[in-house]
Amino acid sequence: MHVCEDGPSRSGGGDPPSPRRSTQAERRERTRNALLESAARGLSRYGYSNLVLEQVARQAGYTRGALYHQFKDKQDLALAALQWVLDTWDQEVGRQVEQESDPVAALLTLARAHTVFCRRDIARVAIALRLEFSGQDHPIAHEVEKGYQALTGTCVDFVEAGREAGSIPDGPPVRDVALAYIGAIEGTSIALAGQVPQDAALVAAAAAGALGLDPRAMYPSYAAAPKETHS
Amino acid sequence: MHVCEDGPSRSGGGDPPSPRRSTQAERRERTRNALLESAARGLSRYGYSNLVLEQVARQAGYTRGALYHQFKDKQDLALAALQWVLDTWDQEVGRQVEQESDPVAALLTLARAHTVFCRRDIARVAIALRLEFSGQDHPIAHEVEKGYQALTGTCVDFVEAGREAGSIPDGPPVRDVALAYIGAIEGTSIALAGQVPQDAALVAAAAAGALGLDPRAMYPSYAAAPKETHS
DNA sequence: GTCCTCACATACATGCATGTACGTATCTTA
DNA sequence: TAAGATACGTACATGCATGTATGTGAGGAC
Repeated sequence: MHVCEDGPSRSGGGDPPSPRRSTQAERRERTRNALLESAARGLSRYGYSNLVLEQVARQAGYTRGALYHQFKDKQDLALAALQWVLDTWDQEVGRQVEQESDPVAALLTLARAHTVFCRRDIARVAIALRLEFSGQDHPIAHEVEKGYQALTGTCVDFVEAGREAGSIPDGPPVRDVALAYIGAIEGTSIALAGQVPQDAALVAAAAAGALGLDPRAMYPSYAAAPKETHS
Repeated sequence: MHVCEDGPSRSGGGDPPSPRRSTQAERRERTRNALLESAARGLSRYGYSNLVLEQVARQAGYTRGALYHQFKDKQDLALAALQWVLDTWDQEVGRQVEQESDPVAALLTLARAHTVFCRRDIARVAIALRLEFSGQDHPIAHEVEKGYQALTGTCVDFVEAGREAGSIPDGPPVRDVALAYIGAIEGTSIALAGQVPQDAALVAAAAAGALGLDPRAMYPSYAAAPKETHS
C-alpha cells in the first residue's frame, strides 16, 4: 500500500488525467478490507452456513448494503475472504520458508510460522471451509483444494529433497508423509491455539514425528532430557 | 442387543402375557439406529447447519415424520448422534487402549485404533461440531467439550505415567503435550483418510513426535525400507 | 454551482428448512 | 374382533437469512 494520507492537494503545474489521489477508491478499499477481515473471522468461528452477513457487516461497522455493493453474493465474499487469508499466509509464513535453504529447516520453519499465524482468529478459515465443502462440486471447495494442493506440492518437494540429502529417513510414500506432516501441523495448531509459549515447539515436534525425525532434537525444551539413545 | 431374528412363532403351550418378542420396541430401535447412523454421516460430511433433515431421513429409508417422532428436534438428533459416535469410539478404540499396561503403548495403540476408526465416514463428527459450536453457550458445544475433556484427561494421565516411568522425556507441561498429541492424531487421521495401508503408522509417528519420542522406533516401515521402486 | 457517479443505508421479496398438526397403517391388549 | 396405542407419512405454518430494489448523501468532472 503506497499511500500516505488523505488531503492530497497536488495542485502543481502540468497534470494530465492524474487523479490527485483517488479518495473514492481509497475509501472503497478500506471498507473492503474491513469487510474481508470480519468475514474471515466469522468463517473461522462459525463456518460458512452459520455466517450471517448482517453480523459480518455490523462487526466491520457497516450494513449489508455496503457488503452487497462490494461483493456479488455470500459465496463471492467467502471466496474473497479465503483469498485474503491465503495471501496473508503467503506473506507471513511463505516468506520465511523461502529464506531457508535446507529442506528440513524449511519444513520446521513452516510449522513454527504457521503456529504463530494461527494465534489469530483467522486461522481456522481453511479447515472450516474444507470440512463444510469437501467432496462437493462447489467453487469454494475447488478454491480450498487448490490452496491445499499448492501447499502439498511444496511439502512434497521438501520431503523429497530431504530424503535425497539424507536428512529425512526413508519410509512411506513421499506424498503420504507430506499429507501427514500437514495434517499434524493443522491439528496441533488448532488444538494448542492460545498456549502461546509452548505451541510452536510442540507443533514442530509433531511435524518432525510425521517426517520420521527425532523431535527432541528440535527445540531446547527437551534438551535437558536424558539422552535416551535408541537401540 | 440380545435379539436373534424375526419370525418368532413361539406357538408352544402355556404362554402367559409373555410378549413373544417386543416387535414394536424392536422396530423403533431399528429405525432409531438407522436415523442415527445417517445423521452421523451427514454431520461428518456437511456439519450441523448444512445438515438437512429431509436428506437424513431419506438416506435412512424414512421421512422427516419418523425422525420427529423419535427426536424432539434437530438439536436432539445431533446430540444423540454425537453420543452414538462416542459410544462406538469407546467400544472400538477405548476397549483396545484399556488392555495396554504400558502408558506409551496405550497412547500409540490409541493413535492407531483411532486411525482405523476414522476410516469410516463417521469420523469427522466431533471436529465438525467443535468447529461449528466451540466458544458458544450451546448444549452441543458442552457435550462435545465434555467428550474432549474426558479424552484429554485420559491422555494427561498416560503422559504423566510415561514420564514417571521414564519412557516419555521431560519437556513442556503435561497438559500441553496431551493436547498436542490429540491434535496431531486428529489432524493426521483426517488428512490421511483413505490412505489405508500407511495411515496408522504415520498417525502414530506424528503422535510420537508430539510426545517427544523417536518416531522411527514405532513402525517397521521405517526399519526396513530398502525396496521402494520410487519413480 | 450543476450534474453525474459512487459508496452506502433502508425496505421489500423470495426461498428454504424447520417444526407442528393431522391422517393412516400396523401392532397390542382385551 | 374391537378398541386403543404406536410408528410413520403428509400437509401446512413459521422464521430467518439471503438477495434485490430503491433511496440518500458525499466525492469528482465540467
